[in-house]
Amino acid sequence: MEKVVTRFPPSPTGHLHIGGARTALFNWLFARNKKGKFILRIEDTDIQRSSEEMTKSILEAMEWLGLLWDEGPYFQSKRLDIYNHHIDLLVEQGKAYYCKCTKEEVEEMRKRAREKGEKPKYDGRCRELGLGPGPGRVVRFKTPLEGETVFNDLLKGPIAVNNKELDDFVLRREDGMPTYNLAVVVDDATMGITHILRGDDHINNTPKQILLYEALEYPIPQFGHVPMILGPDKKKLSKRHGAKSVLEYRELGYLPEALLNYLVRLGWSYKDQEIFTLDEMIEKFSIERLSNSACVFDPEKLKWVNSQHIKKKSPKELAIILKNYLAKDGFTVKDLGYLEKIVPLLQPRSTTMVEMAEKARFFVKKDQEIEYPKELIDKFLKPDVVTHLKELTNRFERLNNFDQKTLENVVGSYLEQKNIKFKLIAQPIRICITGQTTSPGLFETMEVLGKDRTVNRLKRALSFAEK
RNA sequence: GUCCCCAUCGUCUAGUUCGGCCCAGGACGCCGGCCUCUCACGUCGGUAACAGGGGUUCAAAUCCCCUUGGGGACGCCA
Repeated sequence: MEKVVTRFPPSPTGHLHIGGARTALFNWLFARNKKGKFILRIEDTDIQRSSEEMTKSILEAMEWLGLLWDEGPYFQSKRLDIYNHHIDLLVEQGKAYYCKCTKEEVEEMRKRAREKGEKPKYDGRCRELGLGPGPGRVVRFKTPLEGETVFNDLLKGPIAVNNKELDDFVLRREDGMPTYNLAVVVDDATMGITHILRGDDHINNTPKQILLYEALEYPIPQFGHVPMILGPDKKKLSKRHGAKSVLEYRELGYLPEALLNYLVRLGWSYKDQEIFTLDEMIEKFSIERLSNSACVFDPEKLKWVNSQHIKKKSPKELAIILKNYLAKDGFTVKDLGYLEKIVPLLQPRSTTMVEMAEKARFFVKKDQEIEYPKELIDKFLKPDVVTHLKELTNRFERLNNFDQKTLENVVGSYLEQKNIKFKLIAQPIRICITGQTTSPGLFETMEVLGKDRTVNRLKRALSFAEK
């Protein structure tokens, strides 16, 4: 069987956003699943709007996501000769022609067509004029006047479009640059793309492109049009909806595999499974299980998926990631081993890495940097409590083992001895060692902090209470 | 306006290929219980849908048609 070759062709006119990432993911997954090839191609024929900065941003996002390509990135702006060659060929063969109409004239045609209740189209007035090249002239494709163009969509089944619906679209612009439809076809054909998975807003382009494949006598690839992602108002997802770029999600503390997991489930399913590792996604992905209706992006579920992946990931890996997020907040931690001990306590409590970094602060702060708001001291460190905590601190100080079990025993026997409830001293201790009212379990927190920090912080907090 | 695509809980979806196992299952969210040193996690339970109308059939969420609704495309953007 023929080897599968897929591609992702972003245009560098903006950052890689959620929709694009999902399209890339589907193509990547399909290629990996079929042991095929995945190509990255930058569609920068619109020189006005394309920028190198966006190209860099897109590549960075792809790399961060782990959607690595086997070939490329190719740049359309570096392949102009190839496009021109194809366009000239079409003109020579009478399959395309030069058109002298101005943009204004074409606009007028469309306006009139619309007024007549027809589809706005170029009317083909230069079609048989036999014009040659010249300033201000474009090259248009001679779209068949009759018949229909049919293709079998991988998701939607047979789609037929009457050629009358199409007009003689532009292949080469006034400035000599090829248009999208020409460039994609030439690229996909010459790069040997076998399967094209893209948003279903491209369905209308497909017949035009098929006509070009036929005119150029290239084999036609398989097309699969995946439903679009909609905003909460069910309109096409856009910046207005707060549609964020992939890189923004990184800033917000999402794990790449979690983003990918959420995205793959948006329009694809595998029975009742919600959480997938990358390998599972590759193994289980199939075009047949893609859905064919548009879906709404749900940030709440993304959060949940992220929290699930945070729970799943090894503390060792998370420690490295956490270190970077802490650094962004100005906390430089050199001891990865310490972070690795902190992480397991924070995993069940963090939805994002940003959240984890926030919760990790009191662990990594120096003892003297812990702040104790007056209200907390007044509320929790009443004189009788202070007496208990002082005694407990003494007992802690004498310990050789500072593990959870030992601490539990020490505190347990103290409670029994004094006949008091744990509730009486739990929050006060927490305040002393963390400076806050919420934290992971007390004993595990103390163990991770270690004896020195725990005792120092207790003493320091108690000294504030006595003032 | 014209053409194209789509249609199961608020949202993501299973079920539709080969109609019966579905008075529709899972997940997010939300509500309540349990767990509990705080916050979470976890766990148990609840909430909520086959857009409407016609057919076909012994039997339809599943097949057909219509209506309605939603989305998309109509660029010398991609």
